[in-house]
Amino acid sequence: MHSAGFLANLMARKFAARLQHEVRDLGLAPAQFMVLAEMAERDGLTQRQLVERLEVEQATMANTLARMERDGLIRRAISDADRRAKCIFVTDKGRSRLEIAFQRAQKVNAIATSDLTSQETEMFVNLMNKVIETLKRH
Amino acid sequence: MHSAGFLANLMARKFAARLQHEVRDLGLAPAQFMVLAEMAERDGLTQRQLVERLEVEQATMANTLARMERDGLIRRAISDADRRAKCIFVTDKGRSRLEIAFQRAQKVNAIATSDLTSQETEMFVNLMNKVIETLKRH
DNA sequence: TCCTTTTGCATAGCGTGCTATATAAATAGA
DNA sequence: TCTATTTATATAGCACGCTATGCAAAAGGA
Repeated sequence: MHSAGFLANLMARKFAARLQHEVRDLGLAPAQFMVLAEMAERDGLTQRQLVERLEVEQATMANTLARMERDGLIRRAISDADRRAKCIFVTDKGRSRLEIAFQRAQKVNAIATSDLTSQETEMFVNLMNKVIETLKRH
Repeated sequence: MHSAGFLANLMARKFAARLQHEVRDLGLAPAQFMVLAEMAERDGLTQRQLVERLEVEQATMANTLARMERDGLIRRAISDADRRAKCIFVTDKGRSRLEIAFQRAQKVNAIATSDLTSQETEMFVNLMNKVIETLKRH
């Protein structure tokens, strides 16, 4: 059968495909949704802070934010405290998409684990966290 | 905390990063390794067969194979039975890389699950398979 | 103060994934 | 047989992940 690494890759693609299908009509791509969702908790973060929270490389985030700004989902303003840094703000358009997208993302997660018991789902999340931590350390 | 979908994505990236780090000196990218590993079991498959076995879209496979041919890892020959189809063969260069890469990939999987008991690892794989199947059905 | 290092972001270049579309060969149906 | 459909591959165009690099601002040290 397939290795854990193969399955991890396939599963992530299936999750992404499903999420993309759900938020497609909102004009949102998966990574864009993640950024919006993160900023729902706290607006005005810098790119650096988003990089730390979403655990992607700085260049990846810069490109994603550039696409989001192009699409009018966010705006960027040079920080008063540090003229290198840019604070990211969700636009009204971004906010209007976010709430619907958030519900649909929850639906995707619910669907994905719908054949698991609640104990299995908890175990599933715990095991993924454990594997992620282990891979980070090596 | 993070959702299952977020964790699935992060975990897959950590697996890929680790694999890439391991096979980098062999001039192999992760997807290229997957193709070689599949053909280790059976050489001369068509692109279509590889698409089914590795569960990626046809266009994705076509591009990956084009890069592998460019890098001299495989060669493609028009099938005798069907002049539309192209049979894929591993070159000597590809085969020489494969064996080492295979061991290193096993190492990555071993590292990733090194903080799990054997029961947990089995559970982990089973849960991923279950979630994948569920997502495929919806 | 001046110089070095660090930090925040942008850009270039690439691999891998996707959808949509094109093209040619094989197959099926009339 | 002749046409219509299906099948195998290729290509265009995009999102998103990465590494490597460059640049400007901030911070630190002499």
